[in-house]
Amino acid sequence: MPGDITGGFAADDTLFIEVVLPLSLARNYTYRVPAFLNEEIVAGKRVVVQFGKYKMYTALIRSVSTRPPEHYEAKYIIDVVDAVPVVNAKQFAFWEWMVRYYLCNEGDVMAAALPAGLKLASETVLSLRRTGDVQPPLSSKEQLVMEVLARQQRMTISDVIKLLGQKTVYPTVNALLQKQMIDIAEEVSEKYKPLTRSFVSLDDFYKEQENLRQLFDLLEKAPKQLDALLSFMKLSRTGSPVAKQQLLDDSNCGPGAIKALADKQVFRIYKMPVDRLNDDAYDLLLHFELSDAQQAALDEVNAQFMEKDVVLLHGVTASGKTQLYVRLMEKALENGGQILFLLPEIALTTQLVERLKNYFGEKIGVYHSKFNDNERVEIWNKVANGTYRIVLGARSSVFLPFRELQLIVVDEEHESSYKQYDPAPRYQARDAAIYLGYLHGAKVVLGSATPSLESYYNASEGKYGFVKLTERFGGVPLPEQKIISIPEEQKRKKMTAYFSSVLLDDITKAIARKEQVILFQNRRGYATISICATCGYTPKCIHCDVSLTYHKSSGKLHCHYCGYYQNLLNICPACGSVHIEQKGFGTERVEEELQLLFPDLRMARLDLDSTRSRNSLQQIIMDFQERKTDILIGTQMVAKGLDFEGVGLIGVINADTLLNYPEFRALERSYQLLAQVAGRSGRRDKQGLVSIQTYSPAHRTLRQVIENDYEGMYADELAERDQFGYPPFTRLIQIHVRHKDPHVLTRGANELAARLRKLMGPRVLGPEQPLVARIRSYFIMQIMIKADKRTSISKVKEALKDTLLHFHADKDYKGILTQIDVDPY
DNA sequence: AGCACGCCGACT
DNA sequence: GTCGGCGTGCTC
Repeated sequence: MPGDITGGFAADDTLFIEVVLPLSLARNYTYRVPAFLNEEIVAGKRVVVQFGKYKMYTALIRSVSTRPPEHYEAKYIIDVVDAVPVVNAKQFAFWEWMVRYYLCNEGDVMAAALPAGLKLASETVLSLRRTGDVQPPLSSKEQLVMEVLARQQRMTISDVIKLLGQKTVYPTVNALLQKQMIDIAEEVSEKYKPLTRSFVSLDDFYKEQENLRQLFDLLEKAPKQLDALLSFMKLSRTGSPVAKQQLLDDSNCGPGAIKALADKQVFRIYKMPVDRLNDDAYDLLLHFELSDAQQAALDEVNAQFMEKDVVLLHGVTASGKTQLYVRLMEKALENGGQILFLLPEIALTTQLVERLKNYFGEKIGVYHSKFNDNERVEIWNKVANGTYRIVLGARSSVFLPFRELQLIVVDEEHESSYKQYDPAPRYQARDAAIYLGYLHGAKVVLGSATPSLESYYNASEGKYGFVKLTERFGGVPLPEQKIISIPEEQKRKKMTAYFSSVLLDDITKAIARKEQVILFQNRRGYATISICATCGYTPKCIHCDVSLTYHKSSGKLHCHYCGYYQNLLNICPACGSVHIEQKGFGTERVEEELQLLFPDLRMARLDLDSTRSRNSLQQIIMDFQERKTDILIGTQMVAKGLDFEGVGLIGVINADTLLNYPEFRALERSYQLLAQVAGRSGRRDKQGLVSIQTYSPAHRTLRQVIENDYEGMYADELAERDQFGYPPFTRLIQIHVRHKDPHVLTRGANELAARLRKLMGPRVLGPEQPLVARIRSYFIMQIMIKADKRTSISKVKEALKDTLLHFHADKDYKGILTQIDVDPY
């Protein structure tokens, strides 16, 4: 295995290293090591290499050999960045698995795995060359660049692109280079910069009691300085270094007093790197006893771990799975292992994280996409050096440099956000975590109130252990759930906008009881589409095959796929009519209509649009928690991992958009989502209420939701999957085929499908048009491979890789782009 | 990814 | 004619 093995080579050997570049390249590249760097070469360290004509990248040493490449001259590496490897052998093994399983490149994995702060790329920097010679004639663009350069000394290529407002700037830059007006250089800079703060310490001289006493006498006439000294003495008693800022906050002295003491050689001021991460001291606050049911479940999990590496914990909402996790984590900690606790992205900003942080103190680190680059590097380092024994993280935390994982918890394992769709590696973090657990010899718990069909199936087949926790912790009653028939209400003329009289009544009562309300609407934006009442025209995105959505906050029509937006139409461009209507509705519209009905209530929205920034999500949640908001209107996000004490009613505005989604998992997802939403209501002593509005009140899945009949849903769905050949009875591999010209695309996709069919027969389906047939000016078709249990999936993958290789080499189909998505759900 | 090379349309 | 646009291929 490649890894931490140094040596094995003679000192005067010429070393060649295979490196991974953080780019989507089909293979790794070989570089040559200058002899003076030989001793520093270890797999997993970063090196700086030139790749292509100018560009420098950080590459990772993958393996070392003494054999020169046969068909080309290897370039020399420029430098070795690290003193110790940043990627360990287990990580490389994990990457290799990802490459094999998800049919991606190692560079894709590297790009996803390393925090941006550890991936350096060079920038081409232009600078003036001072020659003083006669100026050669310059084009207007060249002049423009020279003028700016004269003013600000240096420019990067992207500065030039911005300045000239065009993409092709190399001709201009090269011309200036030729005319000897400028120099260019590639600059690689370490992006990660430790944060430093000033600290204060006492000079050794005053560590003698006698000297110190004299000092106090001496400062009699300088009360500010005396104050500073006294504060310092007090702060330093804790034994930790005293920050200058801390001293300023704690005493009444100004910076002048500290400087005066420093000048007198009493204080020493020094800079030291500090943590960016929240380093407040945590108390061990959370002490708890497990209920009998929890204790029994815990014992059962431990018993199952004797035989199985993976256990599915099916615990109804509010059954206290978290306490079970905590016990399991404590045990793993005692054994000296590390723990990975995976959560869906959204759940990471909530109370669970705070509670665990309180409980485990500074052994715990949190990792998700809203941390900045520097913070992520610090977490990476703390996982590598073992400071963090527990990591609470979103899907990308499977890439952290764990040394000895002993336990992996995948909470809410059914969550679709564990799947990364774009870009490659298109991986399922839950599945990847299971392999990661295998590599480390760690145990894996999958927890959910509504397990994914696959996991439940694996458990029932005996592949995973299975433990069920049916009792709600503390005897919290299940909410009352009811279905409201929209057609029925319409018949009786009892619908006001999107709200039935029943739901409005429920809201009024809940508010009267001083409870809060959550309304769930599975769509963001204000109105789904604008439609011309005269001719039926709807404005569409110019790059994608979708209707634009009106967003009230911006007052514009937006495309959810590419971000394109345009002004609202007043006049129909097709027929000139001014009768433009807004059809369909989203969270914004629900909020507005509801505000009209309840002008006194305070409302907030929780969706992707209202939570783009790092803190807004937390702010909205906090406000709701502190009851500054009465009604929270949200998309899927409200269903996930949020616990609110005060919520008495959860309303689902329209369940049909979920049920009718054209995908084989629609009903499973609907059940999970609605059950999860219901779980948000009624904590502690109160029974909550869930009201679901729908056009199809007799739908079997809705029945199953209100009867809490997970097993019934499982049985029905499993039968359908069996009948139509879907997972878990088959494995799916989806191939996305893209081209700007729809005809070229159709021809190419048909040919590719035909070639695959020649190898795999009827397992190959399509090509067909996806729901959205064009995104970002590219037309899309997809081909699906459905491999049943008897088919060797690795052979299918081999054949697929091979076929694609030949297909792309074929001149007739050049320019056609393909993507592979293994387990695309 | 990002850069060079080569082919094609629009403007001096 | 040439400049600048874009498509295609290669990078150890």
